[in-house]
Amino acid sequence: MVATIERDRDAGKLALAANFFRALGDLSRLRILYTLLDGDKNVGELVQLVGSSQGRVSNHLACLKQCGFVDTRSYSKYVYYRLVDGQVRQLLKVSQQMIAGNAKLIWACTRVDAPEEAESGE
Amino acid sequence: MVATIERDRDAGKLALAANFFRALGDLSRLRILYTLLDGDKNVGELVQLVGSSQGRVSNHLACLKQCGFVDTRSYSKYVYYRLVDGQVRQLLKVSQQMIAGNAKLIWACTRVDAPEEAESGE
DNA sequence: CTCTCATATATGTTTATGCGAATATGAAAG
DNA sequence: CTTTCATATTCGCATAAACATATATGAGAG
Repeated sequence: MVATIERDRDAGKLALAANFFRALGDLSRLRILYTLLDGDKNVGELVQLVGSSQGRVSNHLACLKQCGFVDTRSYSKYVYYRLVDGQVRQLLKVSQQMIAGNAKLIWACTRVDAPEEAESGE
Repeated sequence: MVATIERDRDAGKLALAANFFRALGDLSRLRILYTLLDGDKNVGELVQLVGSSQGRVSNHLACLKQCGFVDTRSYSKYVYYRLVDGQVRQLLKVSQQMIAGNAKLIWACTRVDAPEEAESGE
């Protein structure tokens, strides 16, 4: 009952958090973020470094920008993307610790409903 | 940082991280985690508290358990789920700070490709 | 003004995944 | 052994989201 009240109150926050984590739950976007740890990059550079198409990278960048993970700066005809420092790095670091400790577990957690394909030798 | 080298080396880690965050990027699972902050709960209790079906909750719990967010303890014929302390709470806390600072942004970031349906009432 | 390069956006398709509903498993009780 | 209750698992479906491709926009250069 106690939790019931708080659950109701935090309903909005929880939905936000879900979106927030979902934005991080994509390999392409994670690649971009990690690449940007190295320093600012323009779209063309990112396209090369992460190995996705230009359109795709641009879309992911838009997502990351909207979510506040990165911001932009224009120089000549290039648009440079930059990591919004501090918290992003902190978050990635904390998560890396957990991930390191549960690597084999997380691999098996690709999706919720995974009836078939239990596992093989691999 | 020489991210280029590390990026290559961290290829596996990145995929792990993506799975990790994806597990958190779901409202139902987040509800479960937050409910468990209040203390251990068995499946039946969680079903009531989070308001999903038994099967669904069970599935999400399996996911969270595999990813190392929770573990289980059996008592009589009930199965109690418990938050794996420390890092989980820490992670949620860090993320909450970022979320609080970018709430309006994140709302717009529901998905990467969102051409249609700019917005309606809210 | 026109051309070009860098970036952004739109479209159609495919895959991933959350859900409801039905069913299976497993333990405790009678 | 059979029943019952708590939990786990499976199936089909609907939708979100990622991708490839094509195209539009916008700033500089000629």
